[in-house]
Amino acid sequence: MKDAYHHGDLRQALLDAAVALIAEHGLHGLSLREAARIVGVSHAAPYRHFADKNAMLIAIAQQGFEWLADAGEAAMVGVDDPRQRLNAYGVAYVRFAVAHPVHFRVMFTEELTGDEASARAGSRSFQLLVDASSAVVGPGHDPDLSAVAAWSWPHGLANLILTRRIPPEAVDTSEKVEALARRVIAQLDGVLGPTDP
Amino acid sequence: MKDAYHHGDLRQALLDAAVALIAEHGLHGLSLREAARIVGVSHAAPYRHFADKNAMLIAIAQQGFEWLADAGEAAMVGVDDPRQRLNAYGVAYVRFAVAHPVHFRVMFTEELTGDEASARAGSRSFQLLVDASSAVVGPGHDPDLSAVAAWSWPHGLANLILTRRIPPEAVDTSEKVEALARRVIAQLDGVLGPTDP
DNA sequence: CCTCCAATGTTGTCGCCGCCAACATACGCC
DNA sequence: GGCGTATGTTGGCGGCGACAACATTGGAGG
Repeated sequence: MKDAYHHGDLRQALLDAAVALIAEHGLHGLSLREAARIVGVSHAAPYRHFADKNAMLIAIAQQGFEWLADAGEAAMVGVDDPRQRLNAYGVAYVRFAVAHPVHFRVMFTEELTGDEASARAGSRSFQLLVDASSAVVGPGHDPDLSAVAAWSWPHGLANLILTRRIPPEAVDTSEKVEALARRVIAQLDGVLGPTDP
Repeated sequence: MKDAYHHGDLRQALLDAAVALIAEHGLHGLSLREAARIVGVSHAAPYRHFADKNAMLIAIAQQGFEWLADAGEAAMVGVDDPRQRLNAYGVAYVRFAVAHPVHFRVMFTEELTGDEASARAGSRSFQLLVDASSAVVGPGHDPDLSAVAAWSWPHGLANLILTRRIPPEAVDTSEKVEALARRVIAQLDGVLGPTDP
């Protein structure tokens, strides 16, 4: 019996329970004790796997950053045109946020930005973005600046969706999300004008 | 003596203390009891002014949305070209977020989106955005879609700055923030291409 | 096969918090 | 000038994060 005393994979079970709790009650609705209760262990058991509540959130964020980088890579395979690659990354970014709203929110939670482990977790997905945007603007341009620009719109769109500033019924399937993201790209291309009138 | 028993403006004093606490310790670091302690009243006094902790956050968000709309309006006065007006709104949006990071974060906190009072508070600033973007794309286009596109990039940029994904020293003055926002606009205009290669 | 130890889980506790109820005080209207 | 209501206080309940001390287990080395 694996569940007699030792759980087997209590750490992951706690993470799953935590994600479910956040999905249902929001970030402040997460408590280590409740997660432990769901999993069926005592209220102090989580501390054998996480130093504190923040460490648990960081673990969720790390998982999320891995998935995000995976999704970004997958979205760009087979796409050759640099602009199309960058756009594909942006679309995948928004789709990831909608598919994993809890992870996305935790990844960009103020309280644990500045944490080194969390920052390192995001470096792979960030590098993907820098590479993709550099390929568009070409050498001679600040790669970080172009990356920031290419990051801003999907990050904003994702946050607007998750905070329900976009009507939920407009993004209730991944096809709708992708279509919305692509229309935003088209709008941004047309709406923003030259900086001189 | 105004401070003998009745405070005078305890509500606003509590809001100020709450903003200071969030600025220092993050959202989860806010407690009504600590805010009451700072102001010098008992731990239950806040409940005479706010039904619960969420109501206090909503009050902060409402204040923020008012300021944001004011800033957006102010940024557009005297600007005639529709594209320039829309860009000015976007720049003002980012500047507001940097100037009032706590308010901005609370305004878009997941836990209280869906709250009707909070949603209504944001309607004025949202309407400004819809009007400004509609004027750019002209009639015949979906005004909400163009607004979403115009909202995405400043919202994303603001969030990236506040979560320190942009190096803080790159945005430590309002001039730098404005310059960054305008360069992002220029990048978006140039980097995003036609959807067909 | 056995022993022992490090990893894992439990019980108990402390202080803080959100929230409520019961009580106290003070301001303003008649 | 008295009184009612708004405002503030004290006390208390249950839940939480975190730590300490103790209990159980499984596996590595003999």
